[in-house]
Amino acid sequence: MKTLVIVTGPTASGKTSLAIELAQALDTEIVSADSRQLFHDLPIGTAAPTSDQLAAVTHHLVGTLELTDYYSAARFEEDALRILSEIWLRSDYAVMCGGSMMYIDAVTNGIDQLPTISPQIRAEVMALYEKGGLPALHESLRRLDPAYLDKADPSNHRRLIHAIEITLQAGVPASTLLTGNRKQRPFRIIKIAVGWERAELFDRINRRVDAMIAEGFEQEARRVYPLRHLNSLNTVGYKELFAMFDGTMDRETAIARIAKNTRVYAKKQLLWLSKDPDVCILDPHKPLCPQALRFIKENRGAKMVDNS
RNA sequence: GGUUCCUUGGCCGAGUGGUUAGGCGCCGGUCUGCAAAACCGUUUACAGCAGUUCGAAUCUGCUAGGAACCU
Repeated sequence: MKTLVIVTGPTASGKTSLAIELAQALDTEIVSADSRQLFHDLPIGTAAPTSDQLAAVTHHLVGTLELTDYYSAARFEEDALRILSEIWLRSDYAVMCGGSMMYIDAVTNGIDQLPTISPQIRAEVMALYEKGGLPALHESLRRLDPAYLDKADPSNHRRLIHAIEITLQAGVPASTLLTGNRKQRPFRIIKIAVGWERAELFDRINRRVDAMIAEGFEQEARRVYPLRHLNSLNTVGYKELFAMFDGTMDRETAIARIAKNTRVYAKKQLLWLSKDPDVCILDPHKPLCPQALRFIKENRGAKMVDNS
């Protein structure tokens, strides 16, 4: 049976280099599971693998998209599974590396098949929301898919909008398509994360933000500034620098807020991890790769440690 | 020494007698198609003391700390 080794965890925890070591040790390739490193033009702000790192091990799904491209967890599932099957033609292992938890969930558990929304429907529902706000969405769902409305977070316009879009596109209530069923994968999955204590991780984040600035993050953001309204740039770091370019935030504040928002992001990732009982946690103060290899060898799907 | 003014929760900041301001941060959480997204929940203060009042962050007095001006 083939094995998928997933190196995940919060931002700045050292996933990239660990994944490379593992891929080299297992003589295989890396599939990135990072919703922003997917786009090229953003290497600094997304802490993408460096050119040296990319040269050391074959990486997939890094820098392959234009900022204007649409992408989603479902597409990731499809792309990743396809690439994995190719990697497994020549190796028993494949390494996946990234912190986009929903993407990883899509690969490990699958995601329901939903129709792709046409631009017309998308625009139509958006117009409904812009005109009528949340109440209009509620009313629409009450008519189209009351079961969804029943379970939904009534304040989360994004999800409400999407349910309406799906219903209109599919012609059946979204709630009948959102089964939540988990797919059984025909391969072994081992998830690994580095178990930094929160204070240590925050310290690493703060230092990395400074390093990004030193590497030219501002210039990188300046280059894509004209495209700032794209979803691909609705991203920690870029948002704050755009505000600085707009003149609504001074430089010092912008940098401090990048660090702050990165910490918030890391906390959300930590939350996902803490709810996943199958993640193997590595001791950050010992060599990581040997620990990971041991987990893989022992076929451990187990958990341990919590940083609460 | 004298006169006037100021003092709100981790921070900012409303509130001049009678429900919890609010924002930010912190902390916690939701999650099956934009997820580094979107959303939700907590966090209950009025410098201290003594009064007035049915009731005070809001009125009075004193104390402490701070600011401006005067001699």
